Amino acid sequence: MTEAVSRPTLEAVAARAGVSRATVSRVVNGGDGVREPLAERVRRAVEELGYVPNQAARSLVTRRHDAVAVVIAEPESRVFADPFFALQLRGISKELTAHDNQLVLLLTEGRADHARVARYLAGGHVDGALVFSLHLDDPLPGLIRDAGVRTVFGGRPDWGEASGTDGSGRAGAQDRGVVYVDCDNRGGAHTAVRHLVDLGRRRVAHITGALDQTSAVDRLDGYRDVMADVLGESDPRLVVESDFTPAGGERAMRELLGRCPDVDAVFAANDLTALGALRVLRENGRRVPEDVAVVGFDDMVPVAEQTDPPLTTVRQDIEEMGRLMARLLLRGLTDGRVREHPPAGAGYAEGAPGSGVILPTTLIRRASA
Amino acid sequence: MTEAVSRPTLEAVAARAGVSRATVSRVVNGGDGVREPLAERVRRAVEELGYVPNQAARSLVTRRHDAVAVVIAEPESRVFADPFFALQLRGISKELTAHDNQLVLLLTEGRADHARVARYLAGGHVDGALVFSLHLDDPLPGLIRDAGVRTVFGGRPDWGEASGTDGSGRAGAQDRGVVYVDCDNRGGAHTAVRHLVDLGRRRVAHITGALDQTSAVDRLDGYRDVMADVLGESDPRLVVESDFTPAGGERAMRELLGRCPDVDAVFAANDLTALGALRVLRENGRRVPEDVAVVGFDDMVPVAEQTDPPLTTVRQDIEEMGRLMARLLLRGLTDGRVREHPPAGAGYAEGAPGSGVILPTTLIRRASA
DNA sequence: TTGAAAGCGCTAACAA
DNA sequence: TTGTTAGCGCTTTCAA
Repeated sequence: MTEAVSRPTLEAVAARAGVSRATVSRVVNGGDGVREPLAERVRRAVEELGYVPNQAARSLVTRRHDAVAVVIAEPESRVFADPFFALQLRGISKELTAHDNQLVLLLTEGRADHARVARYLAGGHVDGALVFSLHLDDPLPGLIRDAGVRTVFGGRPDWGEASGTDGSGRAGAQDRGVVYVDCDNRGGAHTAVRHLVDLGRRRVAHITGALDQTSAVDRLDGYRDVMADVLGESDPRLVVESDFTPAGGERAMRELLGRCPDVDAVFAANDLTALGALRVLRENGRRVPEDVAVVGFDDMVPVAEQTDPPLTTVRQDIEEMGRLMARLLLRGLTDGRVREHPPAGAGYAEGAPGSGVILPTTLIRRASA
Repeated sequence: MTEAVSRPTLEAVAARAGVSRATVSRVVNGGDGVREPLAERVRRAVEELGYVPNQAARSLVTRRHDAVAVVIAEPESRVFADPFFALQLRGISKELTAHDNQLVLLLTEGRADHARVARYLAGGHVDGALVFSLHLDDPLPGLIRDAGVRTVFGGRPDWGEASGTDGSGRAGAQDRGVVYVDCDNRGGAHTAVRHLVDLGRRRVAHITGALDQTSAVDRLDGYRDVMADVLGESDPRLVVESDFTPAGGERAMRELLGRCPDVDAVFAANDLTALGALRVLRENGRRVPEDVAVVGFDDMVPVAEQTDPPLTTVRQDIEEMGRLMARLLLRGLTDGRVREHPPAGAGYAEGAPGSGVILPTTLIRRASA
């Protein structure tokens, strides 16, 4: 068996360049304070030997890993049925790459995996974590905070402040130092429903998302805002609970047609739901948008553009959300004076303790409303 | 500013338990050869202190990382337009998790990222890599092999042996030691087309995928196999090149209807393509399956079940492919006598040098054919 | 500006 | 069975 060729070390480079290890280290890490001719000699040696620093050795002393964990709780396979996370991942990846950080992906399938993830994060393998907390009762966010890892959440966690206007939520000691990125679910819903109302529709229904997710709750709130505004009070039968899936959308639409045959518009919690609703409307001979106008949410382009008719929907920039999450985390990592185990209650970054960043949404008009 | 609380070390645990570091290390790593009462004392100390091993220190000496890179080249955004990779990632994640390995995700956007990825892999940060090589001219696979990292490919790389029956391909020194997992693209296509022929169709067209990917080429080959078999020679006008997207499917279908108005069946390279084709057929008043039967490939359930009519398609178990890739890599890692820089030409695992694992496909009959 | 030397926390010979 | 000891490859004072 051929001898395993071991990678060149700092030592080897130093020997080749005729300098000390310290000097090589300096050059490799930016090269400040090394005279040019020497630095050049070192660089050549690095090149010739194909030297790549051993990250483990480096981490051992610096306590940095240049790696960030992305935690995606995936109790339902729905998560992967739409390209939502893929897009977000792409945004995250771009940003991390630009800052020479690696992306460690932690997918969880259920409770059993929570402990594993918590242990991993507590183990100090990564400099921080980006966490998608999908469900209101998810214990993961809590576990992660206890692990003392710098974290940015994707989507408003349920123990964050209440969405939008009212500040009544059970916000307390809990949400200090919590950072999250979300789109303006409530505002987007508001725009969508407002659009339907402006079209002259008065029997505007809402098919909700899974109400154990803040995004669904916030969209419902946005719907209610407008209905209360415009019509004084909204008919509760116009709201049907669903789950963000096409099948759920179908079911809800059927129920809706049964309950309120006079419905003249539907705001669906997302595009997939709208897809199901459109199908049922067609089955029942309702024309879209003439008889019933439909608006979705997300602007999953491959879906929204392909429906019949093409879907009017609320666009959110998913990739940008990912990017932003990464940027916030990285910034926090750099700013932080104390890198690990931040003292309880320590703010995230000056000026933004416990803050959420909300990205805007835009209405994309196509043919369905 | 509160003092940063540093994590307890082996040393601390040893002190607390009143034993040596070596003993603690033994217990932490399986506990062989430590008498029970002592081991118990150590375990309690670990528990009390909340000790978690420092992976960097461990890697430094063991040269293992318990981490695997997943490289996804993503020159086109199409990659994320369907849930293909998400599913594969899930399978990979499950398998890695089961073996206590972490998943480091490397997404590449183009040439610029190749060097970065190659450097990372060569840097010995991970024990192995799972690589999705999408395009025939992709330099990445070559770079990765040069990096001397144990690798399993997802999808047959173009320098692997030719698919299926004929062995004429330009296989050479290149493909020694190459391991990949793929589904039986050629066989699946064969089944699909055979099914159409058995239905009595004779003017069976094929809308190809992007022909710079082996999967598209193999499916085309499968189509040709049957056509040659059944009809002696196939009409080349029945083959239209496309790109795996719905829009591409539409375009291709239009061209096809123009060229061969008598077409009575279509085998689309994937479900998304079939989706586009169905739409154009409907626009043109062709009934499916009465006038034109349609078969897809992939069985992306959310797509195939929602088409009108529901799509008959060739199913491949995408998640299982991911699982299998991970399993093969992990096995190779364990078997390998030489962990890093395997000598050039060294087989992967005994009995499977340069081998590909092909997963079976099944025809899922729905209404479209 | 450069080098010498002391670890970072852990594993793995080797001794006892 | 347990402990002692020598590094793994790197960064970082501290002296020169």
